[in-house]
Amino acid sequence: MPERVTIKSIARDLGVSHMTVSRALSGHPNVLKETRDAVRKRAAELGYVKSAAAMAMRGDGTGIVGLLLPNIINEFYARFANTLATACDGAGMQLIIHLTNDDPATEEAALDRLREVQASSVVMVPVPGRDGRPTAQVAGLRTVQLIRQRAFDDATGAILLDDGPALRAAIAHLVGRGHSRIAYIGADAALSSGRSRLSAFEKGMATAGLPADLVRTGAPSFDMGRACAQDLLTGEATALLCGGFEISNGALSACLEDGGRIDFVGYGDPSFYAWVDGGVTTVQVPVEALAHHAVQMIVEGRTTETATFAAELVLRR
Amino acid sequence: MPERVTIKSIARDLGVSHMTVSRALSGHPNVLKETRDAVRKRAAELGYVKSAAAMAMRGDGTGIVGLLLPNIINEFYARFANTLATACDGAGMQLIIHLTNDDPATEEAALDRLREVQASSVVMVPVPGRDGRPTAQVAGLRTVQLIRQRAFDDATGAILLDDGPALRAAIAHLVGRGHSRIAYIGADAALSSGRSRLSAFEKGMATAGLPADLVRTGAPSFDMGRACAQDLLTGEATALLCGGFEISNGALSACLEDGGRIDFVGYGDPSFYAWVDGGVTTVQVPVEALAHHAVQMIVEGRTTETATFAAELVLRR
DNA sequence: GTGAAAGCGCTAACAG
DNA sequence: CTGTTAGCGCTTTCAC
Repeated sequence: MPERVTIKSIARDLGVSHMTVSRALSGHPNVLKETRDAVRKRAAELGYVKSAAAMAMRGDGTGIVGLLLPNIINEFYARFANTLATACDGAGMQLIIHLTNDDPATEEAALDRLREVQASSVVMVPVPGRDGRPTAQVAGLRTVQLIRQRAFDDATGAILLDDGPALRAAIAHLVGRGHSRIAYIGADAALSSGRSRLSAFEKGMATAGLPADLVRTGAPSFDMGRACAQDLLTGEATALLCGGFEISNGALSACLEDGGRIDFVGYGDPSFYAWVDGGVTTVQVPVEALAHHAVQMIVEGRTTETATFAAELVLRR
Repeated sequence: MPERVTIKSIARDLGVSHMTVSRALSGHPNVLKETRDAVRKRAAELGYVKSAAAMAMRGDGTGIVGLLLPNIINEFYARFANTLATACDGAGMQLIIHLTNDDPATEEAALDRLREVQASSVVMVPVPGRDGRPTAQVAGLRTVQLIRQRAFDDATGAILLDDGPALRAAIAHLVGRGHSRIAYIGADAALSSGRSRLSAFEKGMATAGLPADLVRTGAPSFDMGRACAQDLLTGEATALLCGGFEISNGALSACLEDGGRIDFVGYGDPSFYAWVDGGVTTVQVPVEALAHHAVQMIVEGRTTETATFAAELVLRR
């Protein structure tokens, strides 16, 4: 295999010292213009790229951003990653993606790998059920928590959702359409987001003078949402509100197969919600805004702040 | 900030040489069990992780896999990335994702960045229109081309689709349903995949004794598919066949808004195709199989082979 | 304007 | 069983 092209190999090739090459390439003033041009020309010919490893070892930062997501198939996560990746490219950074599948051990391993490569920052959707665990693995990693927030993890930044108003608006919408038996499927209390959304649902129902008794919670996933919806469809519920991205897709699949007989309000807004069944009413989350804010926090080093974005009910059909 | 934990700092802390620490941590036999345990204990307490930069500089390989995709929102790409990321984690590698948006300059920049970090391998969906360009940027990068293949780039591996039979089956299916005015939207000739799919369409139509005159090609994108479909919907076409993932989604959105009056066969099989409009007939691609094969090629170093996977027509509704 | 030395973290190759 | 040296590619510091 052809020897790696380094400043030294270029220097040898040109009969100068490797320092001259270094200076020429980094635009240092103290280099004869002739020399500089010759060096640059040769470097381009040889396809020289500076070793990121060497730079990292010198402590110059890696420009690597880590992204930990449960998965990347759900369109919310995909859109977030898409925007983040594009913005990172624009800012001269690279994105390493790890999928946690909401599994604690996987998350821990991923964080370790990111520490190995000295990632400058990490954006992560924390997995459920690790509240209170000392964030040993996070030591030395500037992290931003996305959507969910771990308790007792206040040294890290967070980008959260204010979806209470939208969820309550969803209930008001369903009540306005004559429903009184409104069901809810959401994440369980292991997740900060699960707790707050459930509480919003309960408040909304109380305001409407309705009982919040048709509730299903658990670890949020497509299958969980689908199973709970199938279960609810056999009962007395006439409307269904979802409190999670994956749950919403799973529940919707069940409702569509059921023939759309139940009034459905989803969570998140994958593009096909606009086309399906004449349009699905849903709690829309400003994904791109979240992602852009994440990039800002990263490049400006403000990774200890907490930002909150409002979700919005989108009526369709 | 707290000093970085290195084998040297641990060595100082324990009053031994850094080599003893190195050996203890890497399980070298020649270390007193006592010493080894003490070192490992201290390293764990301190949260030591070995510097990937140092390893890379020694030439031990980075375990970094690059993935270049047009975007990651389209479910085909998302599923591919999801499977690849999971498999990489399992194989102790990390995935760096770059989105090219099908733009040549972006692709070139991404490849340079991956060379900087000395990525062990790169899986890429080549951007259109760079045939024949010397692959200077690819020098020293073991790459696998996905779905599309660049001409004159035969030193790299490839994972391709054999979708001709499925496309011809789609035509037979539509003909069987009484259609004679069948339209096609696909990528233009700047893409190997565009050329082969169009040719499959033409062959299929010829076999059926029908003219292949309702054809639209161009740079494949959601908007392109949507615009072409809207255009075709105003004409005499009674059925529409798509030859691209993004195109298919765009065209489908137009057809759904049109009320589903045209017979539609999509390309790729995002999960919602099963729910929409009673189920969308489509050319299904074995994404997971492609991704697993990519991982195999990478870990086994067989990055110059070409593999082909068959697409399959899935009838729905 | 150019060069030589040192050091970032790690391990292979030699001493002991 | 343990320690010392050298070198991976790069820039900063100090000569010349």
